[in-house]
Amino acid sequence: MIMDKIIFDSKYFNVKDTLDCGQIFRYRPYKKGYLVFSSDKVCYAYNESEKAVIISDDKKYFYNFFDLSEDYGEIVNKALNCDCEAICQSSKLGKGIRILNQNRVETLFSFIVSQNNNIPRIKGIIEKMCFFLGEKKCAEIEGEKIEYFAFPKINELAKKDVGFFSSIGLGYRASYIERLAKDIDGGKNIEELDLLSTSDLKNRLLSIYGVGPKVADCVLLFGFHRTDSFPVDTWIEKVYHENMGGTLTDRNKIAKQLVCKYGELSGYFQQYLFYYKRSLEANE
DNA sequence: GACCAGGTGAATA
DNA sequence: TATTCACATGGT
Repeated sequence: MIMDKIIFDSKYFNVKDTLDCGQIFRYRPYKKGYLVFSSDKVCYAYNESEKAVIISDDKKYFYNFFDLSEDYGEIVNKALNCDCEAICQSSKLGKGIRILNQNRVETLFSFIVSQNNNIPRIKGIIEKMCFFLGEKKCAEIEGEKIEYFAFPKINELAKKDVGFFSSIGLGYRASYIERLAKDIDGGKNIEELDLLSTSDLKNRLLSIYGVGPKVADCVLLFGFHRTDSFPVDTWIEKVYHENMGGTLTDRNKIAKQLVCKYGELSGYFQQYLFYYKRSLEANE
């Protein structure tokens, strides 16, 4: 196994902030940074002296995963010059955040798990799914052996019933997961949805049992990289009312209003705001 | 013990 | 169409 290293300027790439802003649930602290798991792959990522470093055996995959071809300096600039003070402030704090390009099927399962749930618990549940149903893998990073579990293949998920999913803590979401695993036929039909426009794609996602507007928006943004999506959860609702002077109460309408205003920048601004509001609360 | 967490489906008016 | 409620679980 050949390990490759990506070295990237850290001005607009902070590994910790990118991982901690709630778009991904499979990562853990390791040495100078983090081990990050996606699909059946792993990388070791950290920041050190003005650089971000990513070590993996699939350079191409993680180059795309961390969205390294995108110019985040330009995006942050647009946030700094935007009419909304909260977006401006939050982009200063979160300028190192990047929107990941994650595996679509994994993102779909993960965000169904996420509904009405908190991040530590979401992480735990997904970890159990991988531990019980995922393939055991091994990698060697800087001479050290790393053992981990891949995200389960759909046919492995499809073998399990609602009782199993309940037993790993999914609660009432167990039946959503059971049905999705049995319905999507290996997951290929999910990948193919990328051909659709954002609005058609959203409607297809909404037709899945257990997927509502918020989960659909997260899958659009984190799985399909549709940055003209603005997921509105409890945190965004809070920041919208408390820091942006928003007056709407219906989450769907809030999302529509913000996408209408910020277009292709919506997803980035949403991540800055989510991270900002959560860190404000943590420091109070 | 109430309230909350990256909400959704179903019933009701 | 818009509101309201139940839903599992674990943390504060």
